[in-house]
Amino acid sequence: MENKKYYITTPIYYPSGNFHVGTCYCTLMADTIARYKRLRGYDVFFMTGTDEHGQKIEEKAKLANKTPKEYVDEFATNVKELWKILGISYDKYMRTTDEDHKLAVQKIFQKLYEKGDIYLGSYEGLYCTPCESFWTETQLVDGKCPDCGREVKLVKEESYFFRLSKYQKRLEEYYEEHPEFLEPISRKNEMMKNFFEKGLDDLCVSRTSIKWGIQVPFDPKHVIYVWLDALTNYITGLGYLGEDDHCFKKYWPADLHLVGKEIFRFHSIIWPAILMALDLPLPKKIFGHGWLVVDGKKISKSFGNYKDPRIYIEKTSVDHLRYYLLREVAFGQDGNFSEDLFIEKSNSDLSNNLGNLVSRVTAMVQKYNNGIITKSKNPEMLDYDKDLINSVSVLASKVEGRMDQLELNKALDEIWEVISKANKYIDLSMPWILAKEEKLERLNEVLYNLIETIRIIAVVLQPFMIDVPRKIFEQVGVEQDLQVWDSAYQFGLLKEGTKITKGENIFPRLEQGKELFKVEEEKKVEEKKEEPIKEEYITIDELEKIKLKVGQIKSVEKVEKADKLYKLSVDMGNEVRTIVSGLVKYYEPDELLNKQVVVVANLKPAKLRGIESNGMLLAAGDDDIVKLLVLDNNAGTLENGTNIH
RNA sequence: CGCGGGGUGGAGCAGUUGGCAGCUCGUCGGGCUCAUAACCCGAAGGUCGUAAGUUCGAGUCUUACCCCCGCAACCA
Repeated sequence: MENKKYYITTPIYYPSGNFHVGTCYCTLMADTIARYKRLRGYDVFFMTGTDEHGQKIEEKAKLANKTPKEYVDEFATNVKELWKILGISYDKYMRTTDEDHKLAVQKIFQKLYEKGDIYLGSYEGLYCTPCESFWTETQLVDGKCPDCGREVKLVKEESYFFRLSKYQKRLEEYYEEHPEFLEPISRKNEMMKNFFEKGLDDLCVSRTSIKWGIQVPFDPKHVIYVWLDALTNYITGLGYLGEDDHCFKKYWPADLHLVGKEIFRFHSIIWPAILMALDLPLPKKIFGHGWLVVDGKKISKSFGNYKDPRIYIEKTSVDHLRYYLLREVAFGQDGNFSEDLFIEKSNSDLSNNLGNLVSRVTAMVQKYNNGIITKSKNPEMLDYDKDLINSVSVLASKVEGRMDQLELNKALDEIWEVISKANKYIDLSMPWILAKEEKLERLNEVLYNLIETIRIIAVVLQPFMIDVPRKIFEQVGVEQDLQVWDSAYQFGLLKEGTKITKGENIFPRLEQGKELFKVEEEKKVEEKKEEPIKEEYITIDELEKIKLKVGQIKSVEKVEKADKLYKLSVDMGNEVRTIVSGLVKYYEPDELLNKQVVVVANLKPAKLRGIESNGMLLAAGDDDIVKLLVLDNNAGTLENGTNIH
């Protein structure tokens, strides 16, 4: 019994945006694995949470007129609610603003400092004072600030560093010796190529410019910067260096860190190095899963392919959403989410195949045998009987094989293969004929085989779905002891005399077409209106400072080596200015030519890709759609250079 | 030549170490009536992005090129 613990984590999410189906996927995957391990008898600890410090949160909170603490509290409450709806069975919800976490992080910092793995250095960078930004040499344009084009100074900001470089060799050796440590391999290769070949630099782990975070214990003007704060959650959440560390002793090292591919490198380089510095064992596996893209595009709030995942659950069920996400995303790869596909998959796999199977079988037992399961005294065991029974008997171990490889989608493939076989079996055995001809022995045999198949399907479905296995057990009258995982290994455990209760359809068919989710979309728009962004007022004098003028675009050319930039010459009446603008994605050159647009005339000139830009065009939009503000020339023509008030 | 992923029947995808090109959905034809207009059987449909090469044989290996998508850079 010893050594059967399993510690699994998701990343702690950063509360700077909303959660979407993609975010759900990672947590869902972890939840499914956790449920699976529990069913297999492991003592599971499943942790998820939120990463709640940093400058961005400070800004976000300010924008929402809240203190950072209020902001993250609200966010955490929201996330927990979502996880509840999704049936996420976490054992601990970790927050980096938890007191014990803060204390532990400070102790870790202290420990590493005393050990010499953290040292006070200076962040030497090229600093542009007006822009308050650091730049690397490669970012500079002609040796000057890429933002404003002014001289940059070599500035030293005091900062603590973690000796990451010291661990490069040990890390590389570790990867060599533990090929299963990083998965999938393709991501490992990508990472090695990108970072190790260039060599690791020491890591800046404190900032003096940030306030919202954990202070360096012996140097309060410094705040601990993300890495040591966020990554260490995996151990502080277990009580490492805390008052009660029995969980840490019991569960560390983690068996699996599940992370998105975008943060895979931090987890595969920085995190193991920190653990090495702390003389702690490394996690057994770090898995970088793929992303969920919506209709082939990355999920973005603004383009309408962002939706609150709750909508899908409201309109269908948790199990619909869980099934789709888990089945659609292939091992380590990106998956596609589209509403059409979601409905289609739900109807064909869930309603037609599984739901209907349960429905037709329970109906037959009801109709032909008053709802009582009877075992046949002299089973005939035809070829197709044997075939079905064999497939069902090995189903659990097949699913195990897939799960142990984290191939959740393939585990579901295995289950659905059996479901399909069961449907075929009905056509081959034709129970309605047996009933008509009163071959009751054979009829009982067939019905028993079907019910037992359904029982085992429900057992192995438990990690993936929340309500459906339970509903099936209820309908089929399966008792507790035949719901456990091990009971799926053996075909024929279901007792004679078990009473079937035909219930409602477990997966009603969904309406085809987008209408299903459309109502909610309109609601979304209303919701948006409800939260006006509170901005600080400016005075009329401040507004006066901005000089807006009419300008006409006279020429357009694309800037070399910059994907997004056009170099425009704009007629301002008394002068022609060069303005560089990132409009490539949104406008063809021809579309821009001769348009009269609104120009911010007194904007500080800036150098972009080496070209000086004098002014800025006003435009509305976001990442996906950008529209220039253009003069309405149907209402009469204005001179170039006209002031705008 | 910044890094990486991908281009396979109408759609979405599998294709392990090179050996007759598969799955799901859709379409068409048939069967069945226990069931949620469900289920079962069969058929049509692909020169596997392009070109060249290695090989007895390439979706699978090599090279060049084209296109899409992320990241990075860049959006005053």
